[in-house]
Amino acid sequence: MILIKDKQIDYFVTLLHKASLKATPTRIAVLKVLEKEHKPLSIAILQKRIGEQKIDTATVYRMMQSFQEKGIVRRVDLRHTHAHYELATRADHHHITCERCGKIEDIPWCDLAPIVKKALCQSVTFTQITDHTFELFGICRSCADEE
Amino acid sequence: MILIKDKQIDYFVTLLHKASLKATPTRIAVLKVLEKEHKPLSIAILQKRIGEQKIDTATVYRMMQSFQEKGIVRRVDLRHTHAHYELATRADHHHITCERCGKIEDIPWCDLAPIVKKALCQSVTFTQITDHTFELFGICRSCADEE
DNA sequence: AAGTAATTGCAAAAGATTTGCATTTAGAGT
DNA sequence: ACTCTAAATGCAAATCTTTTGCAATTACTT
Ligand SMILES: [Mn+2]
Ligand SMILES: [Mn+2]
Ligand SMILES: [Zn+2]
Ligand SMILES: [Zn+2]
Repeated sequence: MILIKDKQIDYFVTLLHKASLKATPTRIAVLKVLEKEHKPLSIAILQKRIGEQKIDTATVYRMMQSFQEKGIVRRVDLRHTHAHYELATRADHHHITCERCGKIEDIPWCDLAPIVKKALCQSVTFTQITDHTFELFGICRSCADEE
Repeated sequence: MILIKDKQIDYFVTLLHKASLKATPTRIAVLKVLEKEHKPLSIAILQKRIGEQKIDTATVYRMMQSFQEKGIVRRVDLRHTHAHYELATRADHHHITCERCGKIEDIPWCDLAPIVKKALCQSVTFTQITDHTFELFGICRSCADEE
């Protein structure tokens, strides 16, 4: 039997090890989904997308927790009543979400550095800024056409 | 007995009527708290701050819902497991939140218009952008000193 | 002053997240 | 390859957050 190496899996294993996390099948499966879907996913959707090897909800929550601490995922708030997560391995980027249908489009860049810097300079209380969120909301073409 | 008119209450009554909402004591009380605290509040805190005339949780949720639709409040996501709300009567502005202690500082301006415009221009799917969120996270001075 | 739709409170349901504990397992060390 | 251990998982229960149905109340129109 020939063992075929999977480039993607190798990458994830390394990613996890660098973060001093064990490379479990569960984690690899979750990372695959996040990579493939390429947009912020809720815990529930994440779980559904994995299919086969059912993963317990508590496990997914704990995973997102530790992934977040290690900088592997990023939490995204889309004004739903639950959090969404996406891979943080991609460069800093943002999204536009449709207020009607929930469609998400990528904004593949981030021009916020100067603004973040300005905010930090003016701040009395803060000595460092570690992170930022920036989300746009609007109406997508197909929802606009419906009216 | 002399009736003394309260400027602030008058203002809130007008605000509500303009939005075709009834000016109830409950709503006035909530608006007063939001005005006074001057920062994004969770439903639970909002309820506590009102003190005296206990307001039911469902009522507060429904209120935030309609206030949001009418543009009276704005929802703010601070990566807690619940939403925060603040008055939308203030000009567009943003916040820095301490990741350790949760302290919130105001950024009393918004320079994002050009970036929002650029995003809309480049977008394939969206014809209009109605709203945006921008939140900074960092470590505040006192939390930094503790280490 | 009366009439009505909007608002509220209460109780229950639904949804989201966290926790405790027993069991399993990845990976370090041999 | 085998052993050992801390880390990770599943399951059940607890907790926290948000929504809903319904009956009673109330702000405002006429
Ligand atoms: Mn969602
Ligand atoms: Mn909070
Ligand atoms: Zn950015
Ligand atoms: Zn802004």
